[in-house]
Amino acid sequence: MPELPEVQTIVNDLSKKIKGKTILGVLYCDAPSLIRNMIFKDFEKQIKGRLVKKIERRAKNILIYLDKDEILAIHLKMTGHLLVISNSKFLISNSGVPSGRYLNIIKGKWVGESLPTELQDPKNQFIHLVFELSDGLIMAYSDLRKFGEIRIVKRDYLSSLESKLGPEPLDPKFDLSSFEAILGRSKGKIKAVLMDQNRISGIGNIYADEILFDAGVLPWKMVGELSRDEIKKIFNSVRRILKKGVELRGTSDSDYRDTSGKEGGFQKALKVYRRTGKKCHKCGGVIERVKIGQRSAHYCGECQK
DNA sequence: TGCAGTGTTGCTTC
DNA sequence: CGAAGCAACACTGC
Repeated sequence: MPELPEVQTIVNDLSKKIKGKTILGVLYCDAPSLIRNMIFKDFEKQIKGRLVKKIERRAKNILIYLDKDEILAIHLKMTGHLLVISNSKFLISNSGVPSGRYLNIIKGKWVGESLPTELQDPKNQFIHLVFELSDGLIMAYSDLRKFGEIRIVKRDYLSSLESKLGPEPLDPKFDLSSFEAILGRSKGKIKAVLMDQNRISGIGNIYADEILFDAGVLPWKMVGELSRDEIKKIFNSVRRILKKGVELRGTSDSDYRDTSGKEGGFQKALKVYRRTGKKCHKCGGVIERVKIGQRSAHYCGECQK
């Protein structure tokens, strides 16, 4: 899923919805192995009663700052997303016996009466962890493939993250010359470099393809072969496409949903990603697909050189 | 029916 | 050092 624009959308929404709330505890969990740095029992104990102070994004990580200088760090990997919904009309029960207006979870699926439309969306039916928050809210984690990673960490975790991550492409301090410097010490295919979190953070398969189409550069072009003009075009496209991704609230080509369970808008704006065999919107040619590394790369052979 | 393909990342191997 | 393969997991679509 979730690349920079999706994670940013989630973080923005969480800031509005859960900042200042208290995590009262865990209501449901059918995949305790999602908690990566302690056993689930300890996680349950430690998360109880914690205040949410602020929420930030670093690369594709969601950082929920708690009291006592600790952080609930969540990585959504391929198919994870967070849902924040009102608990005022629904009570959670995993007994499987609806009574009144209960919101039950059976094998990760919401069941019960009068489910809100968003929760009927099959992509929101992979619930593996549910928190009860203060002020009548619940926060649920949905993740079809269960690749996601959840931890309670101290500040030193951030510095170890930091040492593994390249700059934020939407940071105003990230300018053309810092991009040139990164490319200067990189080898290999431009698409692989754009997706390498050590060099630039936040770009994944969807946005890498869209950025390179926007810049008019073929994905397998070697970094050393790029002209100054091409580098400038790629730099501008990185910022333009990621900004547009955030504005449109991310890409729901597949599993991604926002914290209300709703789709983003960028899938309607995709020019090449997963459009193999379809017409290029720009030149009418056919979008093609090749493998770069282990991943699919989509491109237009006419518009990209 | 079966298998290739799917938005991520880190580890292993060559 | 870098590139490639693979594993974690579960579902969709050809």
